[in-house]
Amino acid sequence: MNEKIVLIDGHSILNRAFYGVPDLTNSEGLHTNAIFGFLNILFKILDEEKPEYLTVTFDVHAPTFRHEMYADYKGTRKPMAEELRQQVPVIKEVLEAMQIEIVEQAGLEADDLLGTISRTCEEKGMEVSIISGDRDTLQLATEHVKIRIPRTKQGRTEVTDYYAADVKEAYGVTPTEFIDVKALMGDASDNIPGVPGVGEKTATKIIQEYGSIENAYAHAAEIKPPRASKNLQEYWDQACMSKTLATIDTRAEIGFDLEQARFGNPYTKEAHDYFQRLQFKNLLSRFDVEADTNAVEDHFQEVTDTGLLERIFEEAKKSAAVGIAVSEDGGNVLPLFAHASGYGRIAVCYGEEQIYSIPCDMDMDMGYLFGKLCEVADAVERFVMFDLKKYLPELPITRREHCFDATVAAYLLNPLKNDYGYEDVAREQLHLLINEKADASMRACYEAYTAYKAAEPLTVKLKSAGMYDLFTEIEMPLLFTLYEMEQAGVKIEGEALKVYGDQLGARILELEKEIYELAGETFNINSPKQLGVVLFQHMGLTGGKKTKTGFSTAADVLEKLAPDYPVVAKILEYRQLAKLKSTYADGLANFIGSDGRIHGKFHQTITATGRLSSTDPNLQNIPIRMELGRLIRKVFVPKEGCVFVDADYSQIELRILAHCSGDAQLIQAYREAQDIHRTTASQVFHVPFEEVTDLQRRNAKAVNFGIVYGISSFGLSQDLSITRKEAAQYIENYFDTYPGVKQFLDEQVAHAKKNGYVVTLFGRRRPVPELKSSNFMQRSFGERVAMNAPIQGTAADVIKIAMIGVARELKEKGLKSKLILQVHDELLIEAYEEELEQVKAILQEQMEQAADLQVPLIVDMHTGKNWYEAK
DNA sequence: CCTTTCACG
DNA sequence: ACGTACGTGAAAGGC
Repeated sequence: MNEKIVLIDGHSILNRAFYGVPDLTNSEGLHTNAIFGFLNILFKILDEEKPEYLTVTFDVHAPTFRHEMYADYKGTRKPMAEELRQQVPVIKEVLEAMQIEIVEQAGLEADDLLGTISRTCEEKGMEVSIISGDRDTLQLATEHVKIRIPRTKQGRTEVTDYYAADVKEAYGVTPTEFIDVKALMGDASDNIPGVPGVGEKTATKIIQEYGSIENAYAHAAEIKPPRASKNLQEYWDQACMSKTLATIDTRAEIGFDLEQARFGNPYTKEAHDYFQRLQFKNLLSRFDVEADTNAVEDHFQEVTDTGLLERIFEEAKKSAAVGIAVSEDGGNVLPLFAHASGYGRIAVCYGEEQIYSIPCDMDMDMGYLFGKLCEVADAVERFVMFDLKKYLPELPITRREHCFDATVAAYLLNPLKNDYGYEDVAREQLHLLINEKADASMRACYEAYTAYKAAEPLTVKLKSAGMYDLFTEIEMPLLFTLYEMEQAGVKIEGEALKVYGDQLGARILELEKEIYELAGETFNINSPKQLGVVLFQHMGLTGGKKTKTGFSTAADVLEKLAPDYPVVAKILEYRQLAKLKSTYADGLANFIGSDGRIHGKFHQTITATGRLSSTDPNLQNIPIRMELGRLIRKVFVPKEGCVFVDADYSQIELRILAHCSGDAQLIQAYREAQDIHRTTASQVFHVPFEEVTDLQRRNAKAVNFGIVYGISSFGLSQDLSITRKEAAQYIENYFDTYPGVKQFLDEQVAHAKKNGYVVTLFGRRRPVPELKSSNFMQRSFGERVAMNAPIQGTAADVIKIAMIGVARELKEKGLKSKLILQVHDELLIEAYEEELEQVKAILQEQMEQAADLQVPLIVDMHTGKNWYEAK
């Protein structure tokens, strides 16, 4: 294997990282997101490539960035954002600390440095990888020079690789011809004029045909679009100049010493210090060197003495606040003492110097320790834990109002994160970095300490964000309601589910045979890749669409083909049945517990908008739209002596929109209990109410949905299979009809742009960082999010309030009936037959009174002996 | 581990 | 010109 060098286009990658990674700041207030993103890409590349040599190039004194992402308008150059500018010298220092060679040379652009180094190395017989966000570098690709372009997609970094052949495949031209294409089309962000009237399409076509601008010029007379032909001749000088500008210099005079670039050990003490200062916790784990210890560790104490333990619990009870952690790792505890729960240790903290880790043993088993914790919980003012719901089975706490779940609090403060572990909270609220080397005992202490210590700053921040009431009055009480729902579970007719699955299986086998017959070959129908090849290559079907990796075989594509090709119709049916069997019939069966019930989990800290989510299994996406799928609901049954009562809000999101926007028309329509879609159709299509056709009503319904999603003409046109123009007209008519709605939606976007977040009726915040993006697509997404989140989020708030109310009323009235499921706008209760009327009254009352809106909240309710009947 | 597809509100 | 509707989770295939 040849030796390998990795060349990194420093500014370009830093730039990508800056816009791809959400804003990060260390405790000194230094922005670190670009550095963090850069290092992540660097490590990813290093892990993949394991090169012998590594060099990072920078432009010297780059006054501006010229990357296309910066050029909002043609020909303009934005100065570098201050938040980015301040990170440039830091990344250089970090790289230096990591003993990584940096090359910069006055008067030379990074491209020329990359080009020259890569040419030099290739000529020495080396393999070269160039990491750049700038597609201009594609011209450098050869058989031995690979251009790697990272894209940051939803926090993940993906790298696309281009050897010369890949450039040809992606752009239809060779890397060398790529220069000529650019010379013709120009590049506004690089101040390359190109030839007027020649865009990417035309330029590529010309170069594909003639290979170079020179040859094209020689055959100018025969060039296809007359405009291009004329302009190429008229602007020939400009084209030549453009080509010079577009050509990366691979023979620049630079002082490059390969040995200087040899890649050694980047994990130096100096680098470690930088990473610590920048608070890159995850990256720190790459260092073997000893981390500095936090002073607080001096007060960590492992407790094995029963007498001391008693004193600790007594003191804890007298404290205002305690932080608790529960851990699975009990250290050396003999399996004999292990608790059925799987936990082996707790930690308790009730002061700066009172931090105790307690492994269970013979005298202090987990049952005993949990019992003591409960006493503490009921005695103190504030009982703080992370992920409290998880531990409630072992902690039957009675004074719930004293509980504080730091995970939930951290979620409210930023619902966009993926997790809310104590390490993150310690870093963000306490500026405390957890020692990577800490053992189970110390980690438990850290967690308990963080819980104890972070409750205050979390409270302060919740209050100043106007979310403290949301936290104490909705989220914390809901936590217990969700726990009770999980405990209750839902009964499943296991036998019936199996029969259903077997029937699906039989039909799937038939379809499989028929499909193979029609296709003339056997293949894995479940593989979109294989399916695409069979349909669109072997069978030669036309009308297929693209995805990144091949042919799209999504339902909407196949549905268009189904009328013409029997095999496609069969594939669609196969897909539907395979989904039902794998995900629902077989999938659900795996979750039936020994009590014959499924105890799915409800998650409170997942969604960006405040909705719940459901896993293990997901009980919020049980089929209903198609009859065959809907039949699954027959296996969801109430226990002996019970019936199901299912209640769902009628159009809760549109009603919330009516209330929040204050639109007079919409409010009136709901107060008069009008058919809202018909009313909308009548107004939008300018027809009398009575004459609205079914199609018009359907279309109006789509418009109403679109409004809630943050409408765009493109999205609506897609949904209704109409032109964008028509969709835009519908939207315009809609906004003419409901001007208050238009104003409200505009206000949400404006608020989000100004403040960085939007707010629900109950104060819940949804940050919208996408609005700051210089990328059009991301910004548009941000606008839709800003319009949707207050509505979806308020609906989530409302049903949460209703859930708490329903659970409370059931309990207060001494009823045995239980709330068992929530599906966003729907609640399901397993009701004892003798309690049925009371249950219905409670559901109706609590759901409809959950929020006091300018329009009525209407609840539709059904009962049945299974979920199918109750909907 | 990521992508595609598809189930729900 | 850009290429999407908002919010989720699970299964399967394939790198």
